[in-house]
Amino acid sequence: MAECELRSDCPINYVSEVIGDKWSLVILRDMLLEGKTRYGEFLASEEGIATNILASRLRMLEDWELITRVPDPDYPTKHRYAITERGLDLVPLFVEMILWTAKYRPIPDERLEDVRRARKDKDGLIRDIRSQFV
Amino acid sequence: MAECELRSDCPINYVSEVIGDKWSLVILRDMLLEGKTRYGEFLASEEGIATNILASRLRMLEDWELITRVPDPDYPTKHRYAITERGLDLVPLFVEMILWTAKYRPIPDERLEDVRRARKDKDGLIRDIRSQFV
DNA sequence: CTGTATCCTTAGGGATACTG
DNA sequence: CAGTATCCCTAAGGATACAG
Repeated sequence: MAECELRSDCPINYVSEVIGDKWSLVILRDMLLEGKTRYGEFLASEEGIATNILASRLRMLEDWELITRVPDPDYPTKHRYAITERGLDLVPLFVEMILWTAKYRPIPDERLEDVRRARKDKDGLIRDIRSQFV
Repeated sequence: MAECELRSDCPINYVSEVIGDKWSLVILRDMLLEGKTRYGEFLASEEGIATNILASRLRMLEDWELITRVPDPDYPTKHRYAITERGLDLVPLFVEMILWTAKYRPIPDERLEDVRRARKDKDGLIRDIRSQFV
């Protein structure tokens, strides 16, 4: 794993170094919340990531063992990206992010149900999201 | 507030745009977890932020209304930085970050008690951290 | 469709000197 | 002490073309 030259041993700093950039979070969101698994799907996200950046970030996320490349069940010559256990453990973080934003900004319709659920039954929501990947 | 040209309305993307960089999280950690309030204190953190970057990030965090400049209680000509309510609402996120890291890496002694507490009584820990700033 | 490669511009950021 | 200002370099990243 990419464990090279961290700025410090602080756990917050660690998170910052692993997902503290302007694209990793968006890619992970696509996987965890949108169920995306393929390069083209990530590329199509409305934030508009460039192809070279996407490739670079996918490799970084793989290095950090948050995602992994798996053979494509449909096309034997191709592959897809899958979330790892380590990546799945970020779900509570994502839920808190959604709740934080929801407190201060209007939330798009696709996420409204998540917000409602998170407020009522946070652990249940986390479990449900996780369960989609087992 | 800095609400300019977001890449999308997605709540995850919003968090990414607000604190998704390599320094904001570290500065907020210094305030929330270390109780730092002054420029020189942030500058002294072991991650070694440069003076120009620190000044720039403090201004950004102010723009996002996560922190605010307040008159220094000790020296009337000077000031300090204080966390806002909006910033305080990030505490649950910080707790999840610590828990996530703790699952995969050794945690420095200063944070061990936080991890223990978070596992046992997450809401209590969040309340305790918040209560230091009222 | 899944990427690489290249070009080019801007932003990030380290080092250091300087100011009120 | 609390920043600004400057210099300079590297990394980030957008655009686009190309390849398997």
